[in-house]
Amino acid sequence: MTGEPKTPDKFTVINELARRRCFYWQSYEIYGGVSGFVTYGFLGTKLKQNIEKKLRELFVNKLGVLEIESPVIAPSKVFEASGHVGHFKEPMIECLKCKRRFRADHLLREFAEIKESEAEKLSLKEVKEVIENRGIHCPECGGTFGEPKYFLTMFKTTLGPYSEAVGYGRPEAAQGIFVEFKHLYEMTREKLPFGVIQIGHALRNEISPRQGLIRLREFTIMDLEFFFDPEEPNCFILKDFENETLRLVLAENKLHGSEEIVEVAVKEALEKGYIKAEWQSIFMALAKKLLIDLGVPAEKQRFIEKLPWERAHYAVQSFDQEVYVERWGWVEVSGHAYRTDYDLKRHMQFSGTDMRVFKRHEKPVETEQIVVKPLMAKLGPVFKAEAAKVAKMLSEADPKEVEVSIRKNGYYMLGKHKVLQEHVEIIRQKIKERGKRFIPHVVEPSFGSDRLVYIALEFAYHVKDGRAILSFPREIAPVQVGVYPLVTKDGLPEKASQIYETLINEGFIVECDETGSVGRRYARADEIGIPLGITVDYQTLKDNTVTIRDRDSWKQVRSRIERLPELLHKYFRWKVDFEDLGQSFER
RNA sequence: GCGGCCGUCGUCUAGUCUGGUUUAGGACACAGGCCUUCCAAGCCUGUGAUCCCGGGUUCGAAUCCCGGCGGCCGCACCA
Repeated sequence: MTGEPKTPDKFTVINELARRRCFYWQSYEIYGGVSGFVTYGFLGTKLKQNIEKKLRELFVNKLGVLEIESPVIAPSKVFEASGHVGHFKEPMIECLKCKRRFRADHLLREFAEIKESEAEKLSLKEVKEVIENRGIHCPECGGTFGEPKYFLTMFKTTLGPYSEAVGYGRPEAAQGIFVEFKHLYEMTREKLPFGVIQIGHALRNEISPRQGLIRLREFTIMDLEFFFDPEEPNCFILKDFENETLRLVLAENKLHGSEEIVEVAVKEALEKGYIKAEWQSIFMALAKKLLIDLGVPAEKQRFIEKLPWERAHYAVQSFDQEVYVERWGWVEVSGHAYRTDYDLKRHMQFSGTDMRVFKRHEKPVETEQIVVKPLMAKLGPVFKAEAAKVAKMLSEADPKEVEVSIRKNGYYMLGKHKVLQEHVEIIRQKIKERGKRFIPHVVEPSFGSDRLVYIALEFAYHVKDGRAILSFPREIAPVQVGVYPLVTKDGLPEKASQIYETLINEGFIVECDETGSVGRRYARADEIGIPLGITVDYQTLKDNTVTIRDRDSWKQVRSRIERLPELLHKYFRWKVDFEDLGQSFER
C-alpha cells in the first residue's frame, strides 16, 4: 500500500503482527473480505479467552454473579419492548445535491425547534411534511432533501422458512437477561441484590466499521446486569472500594466545553453525587482494576459521563470507560449505565408478566384505611337504574374526601348525584401489609471483549533493540512457556521434548521450538509474548538443570528440572518474582 | 453512504505514467538441510502472486477504460 505513511502507527503495526502471528485478521479474505467481521487465530482466541477469564475472576467469581447464555436471535417483540426497534431505527435524509446524509430528527430539532422526544414520534410522512413546510434545506450546501428513510442498525431476519415472524440479531446481550428475570430471580432463591452476566456475540449493522477490532458488526459483548432494591441501594462491599480513585470527566464540565479530569475516591464521588448509584461506582472501580490487570496504567484511563442526549434510551446516568490509544485518542472500552427499572418495566408492559419482586416488611405494617361501603339497599330505591353506576363511582372516589364532605355537609356530590350519609357506611379498617411489590433497579457494566483484546495488544507492544515484544501481563499471555534446546544435536532436543511433555501434563500452555538459532527462537517467542523461556544446554546433561529466561529483561536463572512445575505454578498463580525462580545465571 | 488516495507472493515492495523487452524481479518471512555452547549470524535448497474481482478496448493488458469489492484519511454515523 503506497498510500501508507512511511512510519506506520501502532494500530497498523499491531494489525500486521496480529495477522502474521495468528492473533486475528479480517474474515472472508478469499472473497475480498467484508469489513466489520474478524476471525481470531489460535493466539488471538487464547488471548481473548484469558481476558474474559480475568473479567470473570473480578466480576463473576468474587461477587457471586451468575453467568448465563441466551440466544443471539430474538423475536421482534423483545426488541420492541426494549425500545431498540424504536431507537435503532433512525430516520435519515439525504441531500439530493451534495449527497450528504443527516439524521432527520437532528434537523427537526435544530431548524424546526421540535423537541427530540417529539421528533422521535413522527412518522416518515410527517417528517417529510415538516421538512417541506418549514422549507428546511441542506445546512451544508443549501440543496433540497429527498425522501426520508429509516436506517436500521439491527440485523433483521425472519423466523422459520415461510414465516412472516420478524426476528432480530441482538445488539446487546442484556435483553437475554431481562426477559429471563423472573426465572433467574426464583432460581437464586429470591434475594436482592444479585447479578447476572452474559458473554456472547452481539450484532450491529454499523454503517462504516473501519477500525479493526474497535468497531465490528459481529462482536463479543460482556453484559452484567446487577439488580437491586432502589430503597436499599447501599452496596455492602463499598468499604473495599471506597478509597479507590476514579478519573472522571463530568457532564456538567462537558457542558462548558471542558474535558477536565476530576480525580476522586469512590467515596467522594458518591458523596458529591457525581455517581448516582453505589453499585455503579463499585463496577467502575472494578473496571479500572480490570484494565490495570490487562496492562493499561491508570493515567491512560478515564470515565466520561454521557450528556442526556448522548445517553442510551434506557439510562438515567452513564459513564463510558475510555482508554487512550495512539491512533484515535480516547476509545470506549466499557459502558456503565444506570438503567433503573426501565427494561423490566417495559417487558412487564409488553409481555404481561409480572416482573415485580415481593419484599417482606420486617414487621407487618398496619395501616388504617377508610372504606366507603355503599349500602345498596338504600341506594337502589333512590337511584334506581343509576344505582350500580353510583356505587362504582363511589368506590373510585377518594374515601377521605367523601368522609370529610359527609361529616361537614351531610352529603357528597358524585357528579350530579347527591349521596347522603344514610346511603353509605364509613368503616375504618386496619390493614396488615406483610410486604410490598416493586421492580428492581439495574446498573449495568458492559464491556466489548474485542476492544479489550486490541487494548491489551497495544499496551503490551513495545520495541527493544529493534525487536517487537508483546509484554502481556503473565496471566493473559496466550502461551506461557517456551522450551528450547540450545542446539539441535547431542541429545538436547530429546531432553527438551521431555520437559515439554511434563509441563503440558501440568496444565501449562507450552510451545517447543527447535528451528534456527536459539536467538531467533527467543525473538519469535518475545514477539508473541511468551513470558518464560526454558533452555536446555550442555549443563543440563550434566546436572539436570535448565535456564529460565524472562521475556522482558532477557535475564536468565538456573533451576533443577524437577522443580519446574512447582516454580511455574508459583510464577503464574502466585505471581512470585522472576528472580526467585532460580540462581542467577551468567554465561 | 459521500469525497480524496490506494489495491502486485504471508509482509514490504520493483514494474503501471510511456501496453510487448519479466516464465511478474527483489528483500524479509516461512519450510527442509548444513553450521551453531544463549539473543532475528552465515551457507545451500525449496514453497509461495492467474498482479483484488468482473467486464471492455487491443494482435497483445499488472499497465488503458467502466463497474463492483476491500483498505486508509476526511465528512456523516456509532443507542
